[in-house]
Amino acid sequence: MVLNKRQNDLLKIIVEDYIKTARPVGSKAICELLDCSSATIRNEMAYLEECGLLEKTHTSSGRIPSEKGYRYYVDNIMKPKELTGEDMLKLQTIFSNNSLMLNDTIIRSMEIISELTSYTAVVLGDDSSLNKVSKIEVVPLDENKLITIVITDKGHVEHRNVVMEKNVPMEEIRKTVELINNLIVGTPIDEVSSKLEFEVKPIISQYVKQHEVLYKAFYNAFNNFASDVSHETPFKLKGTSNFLNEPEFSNDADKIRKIVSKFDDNNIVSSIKEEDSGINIYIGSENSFDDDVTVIKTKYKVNDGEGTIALIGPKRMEYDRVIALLDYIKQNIDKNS
Amino acid sequence: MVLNKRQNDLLKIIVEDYIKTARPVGSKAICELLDCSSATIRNEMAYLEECGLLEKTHTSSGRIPSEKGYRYYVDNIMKPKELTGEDMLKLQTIFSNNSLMLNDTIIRSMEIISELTSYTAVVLGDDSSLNKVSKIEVVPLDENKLITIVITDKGHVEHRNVVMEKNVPMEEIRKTVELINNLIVGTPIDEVSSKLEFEVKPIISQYVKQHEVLYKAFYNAFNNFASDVSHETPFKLKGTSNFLNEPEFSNDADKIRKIVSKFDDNNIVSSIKEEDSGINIYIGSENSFDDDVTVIKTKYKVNDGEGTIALIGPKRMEYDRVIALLDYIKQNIDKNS
DNA sequence: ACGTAGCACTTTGGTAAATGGAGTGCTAAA
DNA sequence: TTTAGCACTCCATTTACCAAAGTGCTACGT
Repeated sequence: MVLNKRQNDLLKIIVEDYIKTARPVGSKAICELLDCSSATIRNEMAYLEECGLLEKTHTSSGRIPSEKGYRYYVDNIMKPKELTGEDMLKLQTIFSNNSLMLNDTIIRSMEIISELTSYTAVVLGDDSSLNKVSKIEVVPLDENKLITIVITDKGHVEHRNVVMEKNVPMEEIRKTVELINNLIVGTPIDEVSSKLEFEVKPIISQYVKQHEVLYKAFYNAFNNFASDVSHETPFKLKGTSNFLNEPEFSNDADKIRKIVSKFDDNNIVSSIKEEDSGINIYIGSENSFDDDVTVIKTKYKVNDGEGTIALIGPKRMEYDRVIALLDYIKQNIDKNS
Repeated sequence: MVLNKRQNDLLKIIVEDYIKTARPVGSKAICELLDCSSATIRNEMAYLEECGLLEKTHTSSGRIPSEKGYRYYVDNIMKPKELTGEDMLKLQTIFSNNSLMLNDTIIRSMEIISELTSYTAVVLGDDSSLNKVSKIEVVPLDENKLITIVITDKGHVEHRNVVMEKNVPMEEIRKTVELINNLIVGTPIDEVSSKLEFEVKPIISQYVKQHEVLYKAFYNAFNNFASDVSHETPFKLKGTSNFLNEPEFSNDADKIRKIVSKFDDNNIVSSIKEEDSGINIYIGSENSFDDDVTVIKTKYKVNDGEGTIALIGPKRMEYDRVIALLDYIKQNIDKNS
């Protein structure tokens, strides 16, 4: 499929106009821009429709871009936009605030982007289930309560409160922790609970008097690390509602419900999986979140792990601006890590 | 305002019917139930409307309860319902699962309630800014990265990754931590950063060589505890979308938007503040969340802190059932803590 | 004094018809 | 290859209309 210059220009005009107004674009409005008559435009439009790049909402309506049309626009027509001074300024104040941890900086800056664009921002933390245990700490709180803290090699920290059925002398606890530390360090976090069961349990029961109650306490604590999904891949959502102001949703209660439900589910995590390290754009059915939206996302790496940031918006997203914004954040993350 | 028996019965019937059907209740449907003619019912209805307990949606519609009507119903008419076997069974399986931490049990059981009722569940953790520091741990990750972990007297754990600009010998770090521990333990968490500035800084700079870089690292870490709202009062939301299926919202895109926006804001935390320890019901304008909803909430206390659980639903909430459900959870929390 | 039958009146909600406007496709001419 | 012109299509909005549901009020009976 090859487009000549005029067809290219026409597609650009239609996509950008539709992105701006959310209304089907008619031939008349375009004549002046391309310096020819509406009939000519109509002919070209018909051709673009034949190519699958445009669609009509009904037989005599103006044209709107098809999914393929957006894709063509993004791949071949659009040029990433320069960030406006205003946008940049807002983000700059976040990144230049040294008292924020990088992680918080990322979350905060995605919040800003969400406000700026009125799309929904998603920040997916790293998947700690692949991390390996690097240290276990135990802090006694009072007679029969402990806090167990697990630190992984990538700096991920998990903790659990443990209530023991009986009081156990500190010395016993210390010994147990030492044993566990020796055996568990280096184990991927999602294998810990089975390793506890089959390797640690036999040994503890040999060396420790109150092994029953202690083992149970630790087992419960660790068992949780694996099963608690929300801790495995922490994520932040911001701006769920901005979204709903987009005209294509604003009057359609069913669509709103459908999309809000999807945000409500924790499946976002799985539908926003990261891929290669560039900025990836998934338009409509290309993403596994919802056919009516575009997901644009990118991976980032920081000293202590990696993650994904994403924006979810309507298919008629301001692609050029969003790419510039994400790119800016990505660069700043790299610089700061 | 005093109601005779028939008026009382009538209000009960109207409220419960409206809760069930979401449709204005007409006089004819009631005659059989109260064994009198529709005209009589209409007279009584007019009286209840005069009292402010009922409303009409238009001049010739049936009646719906007013806010005051719901309030009267809840205070004077409704009897808390027995839990059905089915509801109880579902919750029982959560509470009898010993491998879950109590905290997770609470969250899980509120999720169940959300599914059962199709209202939105909120779990507010305890406000750790009032906790006092009970211990500070530091785990070195590699040459210039540390993890600082702060444990409070109520078992709350916070942690931050710290990147130091230069490498600092372990011995220096150890000494610093010891000093900080001595000075900070017992300090409320939201006062830590000022105490660091004015009491700890002078002392560190005396005893520790690389005090500049170390102080900065710790200061940044602690400064965050106070400023990061989401960590201060952690909360979980479940079932935002269930809500939207209620008939009074289902066709009103504006209302949906309005309420979803409120869930999106973190203001929920402030609008769901706990009060006394019973089960509190806030109907419509009585709550600070939204005039179109009822918020029903209760405080719970557990070994390592306290929190609030709440349900947000339409004003025509199944009050009797919801109260029974919350009460059941509350009792189980008390039993298990 | 209370209850009720009857009736006129109001509002809603749904369906049908009428109308204007925006936009297309096609044809024929430049 | 472009364009003017025209017939046609579909949408959106307005208007009209009707049945259903329900009310308030009046007048009558006990």
